[in-house]
Amino acid sequence: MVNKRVLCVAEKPSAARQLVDAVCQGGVNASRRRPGQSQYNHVFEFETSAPIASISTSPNETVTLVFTSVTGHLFEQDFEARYRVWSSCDPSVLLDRSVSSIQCGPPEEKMPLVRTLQDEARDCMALVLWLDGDSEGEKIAADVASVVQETRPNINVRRARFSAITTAEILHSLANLDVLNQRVVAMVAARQEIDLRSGAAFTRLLTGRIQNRFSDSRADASEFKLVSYGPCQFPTLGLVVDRYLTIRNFIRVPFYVIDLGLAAAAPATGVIPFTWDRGRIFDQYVASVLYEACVEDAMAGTPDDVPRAHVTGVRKNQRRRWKPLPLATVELQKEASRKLHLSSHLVMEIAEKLYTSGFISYPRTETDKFSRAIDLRALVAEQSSHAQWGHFATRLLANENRGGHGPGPLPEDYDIVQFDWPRDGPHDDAAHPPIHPTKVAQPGSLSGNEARVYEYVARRFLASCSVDAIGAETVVNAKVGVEPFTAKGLIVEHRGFLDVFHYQRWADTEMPAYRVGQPAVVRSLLLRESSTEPPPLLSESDLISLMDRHGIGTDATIAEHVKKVQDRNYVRKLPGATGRFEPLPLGLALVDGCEAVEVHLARPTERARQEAAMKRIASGEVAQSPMIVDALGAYSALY
DNA sequence: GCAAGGTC
Repeated sequence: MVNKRVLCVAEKPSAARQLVDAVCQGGVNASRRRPGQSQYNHVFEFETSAPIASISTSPNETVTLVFTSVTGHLFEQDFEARYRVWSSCDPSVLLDRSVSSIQCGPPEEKMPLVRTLQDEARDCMALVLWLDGDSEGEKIAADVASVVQETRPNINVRRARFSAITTAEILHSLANLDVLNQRVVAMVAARQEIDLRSGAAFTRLLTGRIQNRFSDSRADASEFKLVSYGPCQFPTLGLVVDRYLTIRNFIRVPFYVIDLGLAAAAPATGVIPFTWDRGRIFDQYVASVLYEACVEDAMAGTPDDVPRAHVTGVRKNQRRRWKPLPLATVELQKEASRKLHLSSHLVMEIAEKLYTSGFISYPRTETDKFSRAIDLRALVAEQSSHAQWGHFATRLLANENRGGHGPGPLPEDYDIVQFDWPRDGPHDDAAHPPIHPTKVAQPGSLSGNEARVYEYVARRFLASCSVDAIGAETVVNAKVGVEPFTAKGLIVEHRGFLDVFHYQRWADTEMPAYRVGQPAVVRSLLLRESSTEPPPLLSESDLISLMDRHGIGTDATIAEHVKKVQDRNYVRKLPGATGRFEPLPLGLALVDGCEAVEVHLARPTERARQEAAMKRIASGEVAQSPMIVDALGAYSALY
């Protein structure tokens, strides 16, 4: 008797491989592998006797699993042919569902995948959809199902749900197969349609208007400039403009502070700067009265005309500098910009290349905690032969931290480089581990920015597997008359992760041994006028943080939006290491123009508002069709 | 020539 065959489809080739590794006895190498119609998506076949919900009918029944994958979305949507030509209609027609229709199906380049799915489904009695656990994955799953059902209308279609690709989790998932969540599918379809219709309508409108406006001076067709609207582009532009306007409209307010310099206690020499506990005083008169009292008090009762302050407190605190969290995509983008001065778009290109050549794990992940199932020591051991940080990795493996978390006394051996399980961050996308090195790259095997990004990933990983840095802070309080001042010093006692993670500095600031009750000689006492300062223009890492916070784009797309607003000449990155973003005249005009007519499309909160409306489809509060009509109606009103 | 979302 021939085994039942079950077609299993993952979102990407790497996921298919991992899934096979988890379920197939003997791992992926024990499976039968053959090429598919598309060059990247192989087919893996193997037998299993694991129970499969609604498929295996007797205990220990052997079933053949046929695993393959797609590459992200299988379908794309576009307007029916007659509306694809820009001059074919007034763009507002694109917002009207009753006039223009949208087609959804596989684009030409996905046809090999479609053929593989249909070929493989021919002798399978069931289809199990192993796509990622997010809403986009649900939509891709539905599209895969529809392709397979075209040739196999009666095939048993099931959805696998899993929170990590481990053997236990995947076996559990096989035994508890679910069905597709059509509401989530409908939500994603709605997002796609609303984004396409609004994007196309407003892009055609804006491009046409602005072209006309400048047609006399820019007759040359090569001068063609696309002026696009997108529900992520505009809020991204809005963030840059917001900060620019905050700076432009900033009103500086003068304030006053008293700076105190005390002679260091013997045997140390020099002057120690103290800051005034009152902070800023905005009233000049009050500040000068306080200052004069201070000067008078400093001189009061001094036998030798030397001004003095009194040390009122000396206390020591333990300070801890936490080791970095495991690395997720958005954090990699921010760090690459801050520490390596690479744009987020470039770092994603590089990370993708490092991933496909096997040096690092999958680079698009939200997860910042390691599963307890992963063998971190093996990954550390892989780095131990590295010429630069191999020694650190070796020492990590030789010792292990036992306690030493939280406040309180440190264990005796804390000073030793030692392995310590990484901290758990708050995010988990249930599909991918944090970004980590998978294979050691000796110096010379990678070059330029690839080498720099790899080095960051490797050092960050080793840092996350070592211990926090510990410092001893000394806080000295002093009074001149009744006015309190404070100075702080710090000695780094245990460098911990800092030894391998040289992107972060924690420097000593010496503090001489003052004693309570002791007078100290005042070397300087000055009333200084200063003023409040506007914040700086946004850096790329600031912009990414804000986009992340406002839900503009995803970890996989944030970098593209940042690039797009530059490519469109809406904003530019100023030269310099921090590369701050400044709106260009076109970008400023777009935002000003929108706001002037009460169109809020460039507000940073707009994307989150739109997505919240779409989520009502997934939760069942509204049906898809009225929601889309509603959203498009709102766009039509703005149009 | 338009969007954003996947991924190679």
